[in-house]
Amino acid sequence: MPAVPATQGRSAGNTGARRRAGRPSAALLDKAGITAAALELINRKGYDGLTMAGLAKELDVAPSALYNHVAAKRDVLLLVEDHLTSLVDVSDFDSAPWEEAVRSWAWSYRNVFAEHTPLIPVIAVLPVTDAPQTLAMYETVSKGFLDAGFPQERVVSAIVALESFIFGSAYDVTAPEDIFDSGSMAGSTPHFTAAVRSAASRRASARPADVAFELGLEALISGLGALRG
Amino acid sequence: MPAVPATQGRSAGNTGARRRAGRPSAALLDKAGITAAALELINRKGYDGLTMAGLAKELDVAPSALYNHVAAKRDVLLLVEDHLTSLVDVSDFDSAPWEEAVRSWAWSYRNVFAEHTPLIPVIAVLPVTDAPQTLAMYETVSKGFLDAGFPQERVVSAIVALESFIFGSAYDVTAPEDIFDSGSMAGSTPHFTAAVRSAASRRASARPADVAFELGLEALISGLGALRG
DNA sequence: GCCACAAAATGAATGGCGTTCATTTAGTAG
DNA sequence: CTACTAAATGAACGCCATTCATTTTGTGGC
Repeated sequence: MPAVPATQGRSAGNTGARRRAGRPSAALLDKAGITAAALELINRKGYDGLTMAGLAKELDVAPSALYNHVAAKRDVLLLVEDHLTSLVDVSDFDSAPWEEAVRSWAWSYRNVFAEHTPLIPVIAVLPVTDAPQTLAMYETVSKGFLDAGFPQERVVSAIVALESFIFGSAYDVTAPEDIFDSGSMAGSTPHFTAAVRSAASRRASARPADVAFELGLEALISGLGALRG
Repeated sequence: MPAVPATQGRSAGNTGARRRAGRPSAALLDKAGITAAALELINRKGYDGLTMAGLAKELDVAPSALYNHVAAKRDVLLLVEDHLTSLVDVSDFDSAPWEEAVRSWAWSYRNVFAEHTPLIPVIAVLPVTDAPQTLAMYETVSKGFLDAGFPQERVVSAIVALESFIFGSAYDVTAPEDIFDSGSMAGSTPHFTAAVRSAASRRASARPADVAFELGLEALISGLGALRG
């Protein structure tokens, strides 16, 4: 990781003068810089705004220069994913009881990726070899499960089940509020419509996605906890 | 739904003669035909192969003709989504006990969308008004929960929690077998690596994704079942 | 029965996207 | 010094979703 400023581009003292072709004395790009610029771009313009051309402009570089460091756009998403995973809070696995540790890990994990749902299809198919931070998270969580008395051969399945719930719930956070408005069809769906209405009346403070997440998470924690020896 | 053959295109007696411009006597396109052709294309070439141009060719029509029936490609995905939802098995909600009904519904739901994960981001944000079959599924499931004694204001949250788990698990089905191979990093992740290995040794018959799904689903069923009055 | 208008098709055009490739320049190993 | 590799530019490619002008056909109101 060379000492390259994390955020480059027009903000850094950038004269309008074009760089001439050819390898520069000091490298302009590296993976850390690309990751930081991608995150900056995502925060400012969302995932639709994350284009290779846009990323190149952010880094004040020609688009094709990026391909000296990543093989494809997917690799950029992978860099971002791995960085975000390092933000997930696993600290309670060292100090707190298993239930508590799973709870804070799961909430943190969901909250991080709720803002980055376009990464979920990438994560789900991503070999952990390619993502060191992600692998580190799995190691910490696995150790927490083993220490809590889980049989070794069930640990991975239990984590995968929790992760599946977390990813699905991250999508749920992004859903519009009126997603369950049955509109003109309300007459033909009386039970569902009534259920939606009665749920709405008690949710003055909490977001519906949070209520559902808590409900499912607690069910999973108590159900999976029964596996411990 | 006019009596248009569900699968059109080159298969139907199609002379190479170009159609001349202008509105034809009988409409060539309708939503049912577009849906069927999209599904055919997806089955043959996957979601990457589902392009507006490809869909038009499948229907033996110019690409721009599609825009007389859908406003954007997203609408095509929506048509496909709603059709697939009608394939989900909700029949046990009429006849079987709640646990059994949820079990068969969830497995069916996951299996249908495991083959169609690119639709999941669409579903998650989709207002139910735009998808009548999806709404019908919610009605049946809601009624099943109410009949089983769930308090009305908890029904939607419970369904959302299950759905989140189902969607996440659908992604998991598509993951490569060696996704958890820690490779050269195995030395620094002993607990995780051991857990992966011991899980692998017992999975001769069942797919890992199925084991995790069953584990999580049973935990959710017993955890959520406790809410019943 | 005409006439205006809506509906459904074609075909050409557009702008943006990820990616590739030839080329140039700079550092480095033998 | 001399290959070779690494890292940049800039031009080009092919694909994609979408739009628009145009043509033709059906239809509802006078």
